Amino acid sequence: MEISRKDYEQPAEMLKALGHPVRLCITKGLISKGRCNVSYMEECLEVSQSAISQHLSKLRNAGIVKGYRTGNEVYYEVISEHAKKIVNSLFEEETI
Amino acid sequence: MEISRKDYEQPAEMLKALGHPVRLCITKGLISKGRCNVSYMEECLEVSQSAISQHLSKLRNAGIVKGYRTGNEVYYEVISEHAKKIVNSLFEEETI
DNA sequence: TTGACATATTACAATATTGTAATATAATAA
DNA sequence: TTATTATATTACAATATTGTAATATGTCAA
Repeated sequence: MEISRKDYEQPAEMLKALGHPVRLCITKGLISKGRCNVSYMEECLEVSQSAISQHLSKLRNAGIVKGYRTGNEVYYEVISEHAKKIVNSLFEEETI
Repeated sequence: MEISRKDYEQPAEMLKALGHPVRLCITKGLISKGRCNVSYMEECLEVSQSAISQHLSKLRNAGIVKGYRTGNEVYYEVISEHAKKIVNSLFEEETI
């Protein structure tokens, strides 16, 4: 099967979405903890509410995370297996 | 070992470098073929010489590729194991 | 030397991304 | 209802990325 130019656009978009320290941190955190609400991310990362929300929006658009509302909080989790693999491989412990 | 905010900057930079269709394509091509010179990439991707060269510069700065001059050609290859893992995991055949 | 080829760099305009501040929406409590 | 808390969206200025065109550098052959 030939890979065409367009086949690189989706994967590139995912990498681009992960390619920001705050979004990578959010994603890694969600992978470790399973799920997490927005206020927690705010405190944890010391980034403004609006900024966090906009980063989450990019992660959502790239198909990396999904949010579930519970009461007046929204819990996010990582839904992309590719993203999980990528992030895990970047932060794997170096087992000698 | 605590992971601090700064620990996300380097990995994020690598992902960002890979997060462009042309650079992802170059990187995947180099992984498949082992090595390749710039003119070949130009023809293959139908992207201008200058653009290819600037993309290669970003990949170099991110520590993803390295170039070796041979005569008047420069051959590139992927030197980052992380990048190899990431790209391979994105394009793995779905073995059912 | 000069010319041709391969690659890199620079300059710059167009576009995209980022963060902050302000505002909007949604759910709940009083 | 109104107030409060949690999250999302919008507007906008600052900055970064992109591609094209032009120029520079490096290597080889004549």
